[in-house]
Amino acid sequence: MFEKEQQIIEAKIREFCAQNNLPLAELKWTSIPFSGEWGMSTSFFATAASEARAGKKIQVPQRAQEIAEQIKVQIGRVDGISHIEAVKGYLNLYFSASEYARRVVDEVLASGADFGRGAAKNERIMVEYAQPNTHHSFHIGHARTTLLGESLARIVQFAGFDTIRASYPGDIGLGVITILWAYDKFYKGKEPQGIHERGQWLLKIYAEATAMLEPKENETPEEKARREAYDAERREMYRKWDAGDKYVRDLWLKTREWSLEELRDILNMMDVKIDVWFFESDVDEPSKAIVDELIQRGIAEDERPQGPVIVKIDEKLGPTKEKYRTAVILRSDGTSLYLTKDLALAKEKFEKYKVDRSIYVVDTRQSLHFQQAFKILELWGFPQAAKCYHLSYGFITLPEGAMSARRGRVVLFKDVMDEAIRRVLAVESEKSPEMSAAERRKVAEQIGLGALTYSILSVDNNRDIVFEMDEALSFDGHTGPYIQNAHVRANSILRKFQVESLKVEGSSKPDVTLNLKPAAFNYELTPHEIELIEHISRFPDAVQQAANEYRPMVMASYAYDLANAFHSFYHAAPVLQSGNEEIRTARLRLVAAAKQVIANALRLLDIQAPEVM
RNA sequence: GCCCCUGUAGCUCAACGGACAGAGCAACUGCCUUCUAAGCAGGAGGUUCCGAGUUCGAAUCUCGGCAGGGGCGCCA
Repeated sequence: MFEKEQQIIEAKIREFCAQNNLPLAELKWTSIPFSGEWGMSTSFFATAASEARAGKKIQVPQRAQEIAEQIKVQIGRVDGISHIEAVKGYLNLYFSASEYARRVVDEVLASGADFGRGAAKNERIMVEYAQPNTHHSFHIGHARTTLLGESLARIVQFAGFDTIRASYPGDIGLGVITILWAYDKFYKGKEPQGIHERGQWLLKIYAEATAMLEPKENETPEEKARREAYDAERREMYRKWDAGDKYVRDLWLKTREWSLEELRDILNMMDVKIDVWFFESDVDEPSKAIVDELIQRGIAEDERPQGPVIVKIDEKLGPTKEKYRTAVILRSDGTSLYLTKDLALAKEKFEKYKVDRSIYVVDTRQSLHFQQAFKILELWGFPQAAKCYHLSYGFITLPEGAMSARRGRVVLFKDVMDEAIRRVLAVESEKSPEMSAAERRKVAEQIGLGALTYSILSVDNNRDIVFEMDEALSFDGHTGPYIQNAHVRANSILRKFQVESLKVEGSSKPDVTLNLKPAAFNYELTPHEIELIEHISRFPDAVQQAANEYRPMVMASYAYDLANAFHSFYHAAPVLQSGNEEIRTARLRLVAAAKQVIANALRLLDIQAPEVM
């Protein structure tokens, strides 16, 4: 926002160094740690260090300070910069307060929902996430991939990438067939009504069927025989599925649809709109042709019929360390594997969807799988392989241990949501008794989901999360509701102002910002105002950082800091009550700008910004 | 045996190689006849797992340990 001033100053610094024969290192600008004012800062340690390396006998920190002081003199006065100081080797340039405040606030209000949007990058990025297995119910672990992926998609899109959202449900495999078998044999036609009830019911069948098919200790010969008979039936069913048997396929499609209905309902709840659905079953056939190509090109080795088809990745890359190992890409019986299908899928992403960057939001246990996949793509000759990225996230466990669908030990997303809404409603009836039942319900969903979403997104990608209900659904402190509350409080001021101005002027403008008068911020700003404006101005950088690092957590931290600055401001600086008309006008604009940026940040986190709570 | 991730306040987590390592929770002290107290203000809390190295400067980079988690040719 102060590019012009920065350029002028950079030119003066270069001029000074040229005059004095100083080997100026690259100029890096950062913000000044909060000091009640704001500005930008650079340091001369690197420059002094290179002097030292050239043979001058100097103490680097002292010399850096000396250079900073001399440059300060050289720069003199610059428009828009109120004063300059040289401290501890740093050169700090302070912006003139009212000018800075006005620029920031005006820009936010002019850009609105687009404030912080990056310039188009002419690169297409596909984010693959929300890939639960079908025939199961959606649990809290699935929520992590979904929320991380959706937030990341929103961030990179807003940062300027052409973005495609993709989901890749695992709709086939022995686990799916197990459910199909048990349903067909024991439960056909007994399914409950209700999308979620039915989805959860499938999960129960899975747990039961798995127990039936697992060898038990001390099992009797009859039990063993029955178990083996069941297992044979299950495998026969898989064979029939593979052969395209109509009965099995119909049964599979019908039950798959039940899962997808549940999934769609949950995605809808999370405001997630997937652009492209890839099903594992769809890439099964094409993947086999790819294996032939890789064999022909000498990348893969065919050990059939004794062994599978493999790629000796480490060997292909040269005599390095044992890192990528050997990957199996086709079973000896010719059936495809997870990796086979991911290769086929990648090819489709590159060729059909023209994807430049491909992000996979999948848990960390699949790290080796993706490293192998990306290396094979590279060997295969896809330059896009370099921009494939496995966003590996730590998995969510329970205090009593890992979740296990097979054992039926899972925390279902729907159950957490129901509990969240119950808890918010309990708080709401106490805090906002005047709210209508319908509105209260809607707000409860926004706040409950906001709490859960924030608790997941505020943790960095690669960390594990131990899921505890009380923690995930906390409404105090470093939480989603804290940020939502800042938005509500800002809105509350603006709404009150609007009511006032409607009374006074008889205006009927629906958009409150249209009633705001311009403001010069030409008064002595308080530290709270300064800090709030400072945070607002950082939003575009936070967007770019979160996008470049593929880390929604960066945005989560930013949103909290911004809300925190707003709450402090709110408490310390009267707006409507301010006696001074100029200050009142300026602060109203600042509140409107803060509300806007909080909403923009929450949107990138896939969290709703309620008007009341 | 090999590969990846993690180790920071009592707990959960932050911190482009840069200024004094910061938040929340828990515990403690104040603040609601005021624009919403889901809030604000305050103090207290640290050998950044250990040891070397690189650097003017290391929680951050390199190497070596220790501890926890995950993974390693026909599961996904």
